[in-house]
Amino acid sequence: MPDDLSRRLLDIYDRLFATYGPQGWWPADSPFEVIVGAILTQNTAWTNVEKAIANLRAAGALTPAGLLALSAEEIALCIRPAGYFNTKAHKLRAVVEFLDREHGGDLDRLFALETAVLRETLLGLYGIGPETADSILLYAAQRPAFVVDAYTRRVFSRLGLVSDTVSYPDLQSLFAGHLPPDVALFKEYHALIVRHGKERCTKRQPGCASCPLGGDCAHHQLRPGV
DNA sequence: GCCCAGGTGGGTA
DNA sequence: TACCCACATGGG
Repeated sequence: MPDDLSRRLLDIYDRLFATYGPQGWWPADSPFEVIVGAILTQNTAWTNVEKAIANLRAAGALTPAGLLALSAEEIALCIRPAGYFNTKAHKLRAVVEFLDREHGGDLDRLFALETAVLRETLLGLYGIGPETADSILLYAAQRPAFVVDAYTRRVFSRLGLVSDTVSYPDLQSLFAGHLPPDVALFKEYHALIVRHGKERCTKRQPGCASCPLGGDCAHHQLRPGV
């Protein structure tokens, strides 16, 4: 029998899904491309990441071997549109060098690790923090890891379910501890939170009747100047 | 011109 | 542990 919080979380999910529909995450052609995209999208708009990925694709660098063949400088040139290009080029190098060194460049071998071990392994790599690790676990390795991001913190703190300074593990536990560990559910829920978080309110508070999660517009962004 | 975007790592108190 | 900052492009 689900507790109150479980019912609340599922109700929020249902409302978001009814409003926005399936989001089709993660937009990528392969698990390796998910990893690349997860690093490139750090604090960066996805539209910019798409341009960088297109450049990497044209350079044949969307496979471990293809990316490993490029220097950090060459990678940086490809991913320039995604911002932080020098930093991210080294992050990508760190991942493929590790994959080559420890698993012969075979992602399936890395993904053969048990989930908790795989998460710690990913977190040990330069450039992979909790959100990126969980994105890889969920969308590339098909593990039930709930992904927490800035939108999740803002939406759920404004709904009054957590503090706006809640830690990553605490916020993740809110979901992991009160939802069935279902990969498809976790994928869609995170994508829907991002979709909703991007929504701009077109009305003054209070009185946002179009919002699926309540009427005060307090949980998503307010359009500047409104 | 200003703010923000699907964070992370390193330095300092 | 808890801040603070650098990292950088592109769209609204």
